[in-house]
Amino acid sequence: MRLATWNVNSLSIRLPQVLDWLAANPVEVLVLQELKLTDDKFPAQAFTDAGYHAQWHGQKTYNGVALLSKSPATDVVKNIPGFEDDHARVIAGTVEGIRVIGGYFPNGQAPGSDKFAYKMRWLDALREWVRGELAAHPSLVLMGDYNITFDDLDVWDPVGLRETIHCTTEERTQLQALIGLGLTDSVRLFPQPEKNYSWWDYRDLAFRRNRGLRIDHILVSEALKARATACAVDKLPRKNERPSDHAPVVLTLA
DNA sequence: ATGTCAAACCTCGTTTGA
Repeated sequence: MRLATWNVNSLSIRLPQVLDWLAANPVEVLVLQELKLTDDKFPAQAFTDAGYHAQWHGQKTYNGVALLSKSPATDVVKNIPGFEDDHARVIAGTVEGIRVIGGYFPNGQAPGSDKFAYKMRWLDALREWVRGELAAHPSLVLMGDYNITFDDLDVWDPVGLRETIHCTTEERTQLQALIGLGLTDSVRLFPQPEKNYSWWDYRDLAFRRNRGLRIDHILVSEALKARATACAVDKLPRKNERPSDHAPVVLTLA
């Protein structure tokens, strides 16, 4: 089975591309980020017609996440339990025995900013919640737009971007703390192209020049790591007209 | 050196966030 994550940067704008992508890539699970729509505007019927069950957690203008699955999701959770948050950033559900957590991690704007402090608090809360989820669900995947690079391999200009947002030691320490729970970066389990990124700024012809970052990740528990047979970024949708700035990442399980 | 996109609204330009 295949599971995927994609930050669509407005589902209203990107719905046709998501439906086209699902038709070409009929993954069992797809989590979406940055829906940028309220719950009443979610295109549930379009996904039903495409053969997907949907769970969603949206808000006006910003953020918003969804969980699409061929089999229905159970035990659905929206946002991090016990963590007060104005933003719709997390959706979780159990699909075919796998605990699926989709997240749109805070951007953080700049080190030292209020938004950076919020990012750190949010990551603390996420980690403690995921720790419990892992204990309850050995087969678990945590995927989405993390807005954090693991290391310089994930950065097109590691010198120029040293200690800037997405690349700071503080953020990377948080990411390693998630790994420390017993999770593994699926992409790095398999050989990858050089300069393998998942996001490219809309400006400066960044995609054409491959000036990107790998900030969209699929982390798997030990039980799922044992089942993983492939994981890759699908750059094709980034070549669409009016693309999202992010490309999907797809994990294949035996 | 510069080069974008999407949404909201005191709405057809400007601001905010990414």
